[in-house]
Amino acid sequence: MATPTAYHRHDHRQCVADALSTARQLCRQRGAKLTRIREQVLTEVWDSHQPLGAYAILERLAERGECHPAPPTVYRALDFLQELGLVHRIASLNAFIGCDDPSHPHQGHFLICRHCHTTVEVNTAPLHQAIAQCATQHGFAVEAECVEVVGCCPNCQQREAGDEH
Amino acid sequence: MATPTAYHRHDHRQCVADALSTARQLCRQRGAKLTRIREQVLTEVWDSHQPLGAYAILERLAERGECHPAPPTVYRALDFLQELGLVHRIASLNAFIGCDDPSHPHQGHFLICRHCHTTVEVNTAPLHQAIAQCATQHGFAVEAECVEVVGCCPNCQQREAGDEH
DNA sequence: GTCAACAATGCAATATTATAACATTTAAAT
DNA sequence: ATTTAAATGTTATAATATTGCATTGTTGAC
Repeated sequence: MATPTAYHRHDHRQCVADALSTARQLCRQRGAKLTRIREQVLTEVWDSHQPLGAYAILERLAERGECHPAPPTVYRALDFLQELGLVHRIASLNAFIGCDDPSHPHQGHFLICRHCHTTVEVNTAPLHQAIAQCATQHGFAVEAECVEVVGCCPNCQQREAGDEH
Repeated sequence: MATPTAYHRHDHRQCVADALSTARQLCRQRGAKLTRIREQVLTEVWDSHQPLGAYAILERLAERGECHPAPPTVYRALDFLQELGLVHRIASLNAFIGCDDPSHPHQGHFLICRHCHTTVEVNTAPLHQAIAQCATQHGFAVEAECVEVVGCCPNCQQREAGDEH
């Protein structure tokens, strides 16, 4: 029984709306302020549903005409959202993506499609355990995990298979 | 029985020399040319024994006075070395580090100390398996793995423990 | 050996990503 | 209302990486 992911068709507007609603709730709980610009940045991130660079966010905001922020404004909003776990930064892409489940702070592990850039956050216990075990063996105290697996998503595999004939 | 790693004292000159000799051999095998600049870049990377940014490499080369390369020269050398598996790029640091074992091409997994920046390449089967399993579950075909664990190395943990009194 | 072809490097300019420093505005608390 | 702290605006710049083209060096065919 598969859980729906970014690979599946879904009502994306609803998906963005849900993310925003979750974010508002989380900010209320934590006494953090989800200001206009922060909300707008989070919206762009979710709207793309793909890793989005800071300058891409900036451009999209400008295109919507609602604000014309300078880079520091966007980066500050992203910092805020990251601290709350609402977005993750993907180091290998210099990009940001919304987090499905910000309820408990965590580092995301990602499957990134080289072709369509669709990126899925996974959080499997065996992976955590394997990292923990490896760290322990080296006497290393883990503070943050960055796991970014690049490859080909199911949809693109199918597309490629279809192309060969 | 612990394998010696970057955490342990070792004869670093020998360590660099070994890396160079391995590189020469690998290039001979593959019919690739380890030119002067490529060898110099590889030497700097190994000499630091820590992740080193492209511009840091550039500066060090200039300091030695043997050449004053522009950025593209360094990046091209790094590209070459990466393709042969002689160095790995660490995305979360925008930096490069020598590979212990370039004999078979692979992606490194790293334990990166936040304090002293000592970085150890690990390559444990369970970690690979966990990633493979997770990818399979999502129908995702893995092409490259980027695993960068940030934390505190044994030496720095000891140092910190000593500081508390 | 000479020449053609290709690989590697030099070099200048510029793109992309990210931050520093300081001014201004907004919101909150007293 | 006034003070304070937080957030944002603004300008400049740092840090990382690439493009495009000229030049040099190496290799192999003849």
